[in-house]
Amino acid sequence: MTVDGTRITRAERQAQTRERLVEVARDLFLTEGYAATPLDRVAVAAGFSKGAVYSNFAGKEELCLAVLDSMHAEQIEGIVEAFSAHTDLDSRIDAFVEWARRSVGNPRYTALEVEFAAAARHSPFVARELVKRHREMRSMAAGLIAQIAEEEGIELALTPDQAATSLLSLGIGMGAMRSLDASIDVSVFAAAIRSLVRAKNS
Amino acid sequence: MTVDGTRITRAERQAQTRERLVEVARDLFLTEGYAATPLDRVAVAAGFSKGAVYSNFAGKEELCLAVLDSMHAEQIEGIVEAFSAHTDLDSRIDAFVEWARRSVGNPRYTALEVEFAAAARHSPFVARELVKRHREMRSMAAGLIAQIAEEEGIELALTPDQAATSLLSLGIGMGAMRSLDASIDVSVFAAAIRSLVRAKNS
DNA sequence: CGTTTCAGATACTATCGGTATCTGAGTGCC
DNA sequence: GGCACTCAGATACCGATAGTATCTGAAACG
Repeated sequence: MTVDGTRITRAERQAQTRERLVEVARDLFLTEGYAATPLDRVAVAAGFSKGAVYSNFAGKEELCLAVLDSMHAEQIEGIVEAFSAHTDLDSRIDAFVEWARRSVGNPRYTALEVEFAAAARHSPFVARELVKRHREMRSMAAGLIAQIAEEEGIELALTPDQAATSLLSLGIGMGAMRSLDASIDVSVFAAAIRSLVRAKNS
Repeated sequence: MTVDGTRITRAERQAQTRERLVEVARDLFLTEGYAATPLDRVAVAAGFSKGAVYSNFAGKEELCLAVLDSMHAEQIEGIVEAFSAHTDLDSRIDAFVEWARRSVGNPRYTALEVEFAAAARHSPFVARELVKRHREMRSMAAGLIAQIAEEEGIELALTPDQAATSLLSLGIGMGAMRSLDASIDVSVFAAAIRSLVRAKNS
């Protein structure tokens, strides 16, 4: 009865199940799309049945929220890393653009965010949750921009919050378009960023 | 048998049916959302049954494409109007921003575009159709920007095509975010436009 | 060791897009 | 002007899928 090396408690087992479901769901949602991936497929691919999903999440939407959270955590990590690795503005922008190209620039990321946002518009709870996350990311970005502007002694053409909103919008919009049409030039993102973040007295 | 005042041919009748379906679908898709509106509801609201939809459109996606086309036509009209009503750059930007606030700025417009794009990602035909439309709008916008830059004698910080891509992305991204969170500041759009369209030697 | 609890399985329901088939009013031919 | 034909639209059905209700067996506990 004691919990020895191989035995694990029910709580631990459930945590593992939950984690595995999020992992598999993330993979399937990113490759196949949110609506195009039946819940059963997620469950079976993870080695469970639908019941496992419903005893770990309120429904498909909550599962997807958990997936987004796991993605956001990685994204924030990546951004902070990109900025803290350099000190001068140009290198920082370069690092940011390079990071954006790899992660957010991957249309699948944005496509999932956007598809889910559209699908969840009618669920007040999920809408609130998404707005909460967007605001967090926006204020984080605004803080970063303000900090950098101060460090570099730049006077921005837009307020930090406006700049953050613009950057997020631009990223979302380009990602959405690129998820349909991969031929859209990514370098536009870099050019637009430089243009937006440029100092007033350029 | 002759076609008198009240009598109409089958072709005319069908054209009316089609038009009415698009009209009603547009209204419902914009207010309720694409996925959230069952085909039956569109048909019944228009005074028909599902059969009418399927004998006028290949399916729900084609119906929505027709809806988007009717919206795009109005949008292009509005843009051209906004620009041709003024001659100096500032008034033109003002008019454009004001138009954008009313039409594209309405989150429902963008929400439908984006939701449909996400939903239709798996249909190669629809994806192609959407890309075609996007490219048309982008090249139209780029042409307009180039023309204005030349008329005003401005040297742009971005190429016309880059500027057009940025503007579209920004509009789509902001619309998508605002469809969830109406508190997002619209004035950012105007500020970003001025910043993007600003001349190199500002 | 018997009882309780609960993670996950199974069986079922409702909804919706799409298909197959039918019907009846308009159309053309004699 | 009657008659066969066409085809817009109606009706009945199918399959997929999110969600619910119920069940089961093993872990937790006295």
